[in-house]
Amino acid sequence: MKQRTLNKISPVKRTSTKKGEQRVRFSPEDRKKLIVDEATRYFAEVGFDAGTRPLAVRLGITQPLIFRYFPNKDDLIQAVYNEVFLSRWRIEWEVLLEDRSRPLRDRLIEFYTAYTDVIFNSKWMRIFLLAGLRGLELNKWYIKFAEERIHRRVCIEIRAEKGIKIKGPVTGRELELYWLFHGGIFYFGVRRFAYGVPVHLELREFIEASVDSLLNGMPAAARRP
Amino acid sequence: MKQRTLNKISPVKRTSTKKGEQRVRFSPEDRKKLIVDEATRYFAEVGFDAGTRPLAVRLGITQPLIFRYFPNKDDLIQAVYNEVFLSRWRIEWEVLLEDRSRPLRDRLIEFYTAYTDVIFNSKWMRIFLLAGLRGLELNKWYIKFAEERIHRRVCIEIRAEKGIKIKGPVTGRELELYWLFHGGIFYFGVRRFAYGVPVHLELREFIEASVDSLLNGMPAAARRP
DNA sequence: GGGATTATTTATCATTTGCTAAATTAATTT
DNA sequence: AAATTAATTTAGCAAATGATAAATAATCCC
Repeated sequence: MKQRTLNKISPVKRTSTKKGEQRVRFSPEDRKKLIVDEATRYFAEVGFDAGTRPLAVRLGITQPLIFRYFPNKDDLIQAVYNEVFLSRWRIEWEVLLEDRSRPLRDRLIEFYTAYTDVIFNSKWMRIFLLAGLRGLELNKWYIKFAEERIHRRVCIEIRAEKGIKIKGPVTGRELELYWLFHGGIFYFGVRRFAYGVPVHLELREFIEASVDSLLNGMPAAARRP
Repeated sequence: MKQRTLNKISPVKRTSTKKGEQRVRFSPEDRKKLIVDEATRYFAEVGFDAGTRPLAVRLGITQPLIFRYFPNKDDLIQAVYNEVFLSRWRIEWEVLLEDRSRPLRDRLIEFYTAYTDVIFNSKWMRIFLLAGLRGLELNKWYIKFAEERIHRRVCIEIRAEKGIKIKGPVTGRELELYWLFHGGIFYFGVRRFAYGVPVHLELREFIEASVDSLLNGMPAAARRP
């Protein structure tokens, strides 16, 4: 693969080539990447129903060029999903969460620091919420993914560290109590980055306090029938 | 105000009046209400960018009639917001939350049972999320409203019941720890009613377990610097 | 019952939408 | 330097959009 670097940055923002200006041409891979990147920002800001013409203006190209690289708008949106969601999950995180040589508190703080570093930005947050409202399977998939990779894992770690003697698979009660915590963390990001509402703690402080609250509160609540 | 009851239910769903069918006429108030009600359901399902023509079909009327009652589409959307958000808050809830003759646990369970009864349905949830993504001030307003009416109030009640000796106004740390809980409850509704993902507990059980988790976990976590 | 009122429809317009085909021109090859 | 390739633009279409004006017909009132 040639993978030419994006050295030729479009020198002038323009809709149409004006006389005397030299038109810049990119390789298909580069151009495709430029389009997806800008589309991600653009759709995150104004929603997927926004037109392709303003997007072309932001790219400094004409609108039909977009359809040269994406046969239709839905394909472009799909490319945006891939860009935002896929290949952001780190398998090391699963190892980290199960590393019993360290206190669970430390592990959780480190994990959520890294995890929120990926998803706590307006681009990710808004694309996620927009996708969910489009009735996409993607969000269902993502929620189930989190449940398998994070929630069940941590629930077992909590049992281990707190010496809870429930046997068998993780209960619905445990899962939902962990969701209460995880959803609470997530909603912090929604308020801050999707809605732009001021919050009252720095992220780091918030994560630490939340983890403490979880580890103090959940075990007893999980034990009851 | 005449407030005629909506006794004449449109007998036939149709786009245009067919020969031999008797056209049904409503009073302006009734028709307006019919339109807002259906628009709420419709927009909740497909988003605010959906066209007015399919809405008219669902109403069994022609599209221009919508614009007889709402000068433009934005006004219709505004009417939907009013229908969904305004006048759903019960002042009794604020009294309930402060009634120290009852255990805080009972009060919180009763409050969240009543509160979620209002907001845990796909109509409310999806309109709320859609509105937020449109950059509306409404969501910021709503979040601040919840903070004033619910969070600060409960934080003080927790201090009282748990004998926490922090003086002065509610701290950012306390507020955010309560947000962790409240946001977690809220996200339960998002998963269930906005995304339609299966959850692992009945609502009642979930609320009870969550309140227990909050009351066990938050006080200690709130005390640290 | 007949005329006045007005809820509703018919017909239509100006934009905007996603998308296509053909013309252009920058880059690559010979 | 000429010929070829292909990235990009120009021009435009068909459908859908929000909105308006005039025609129709159901209801109200005397």
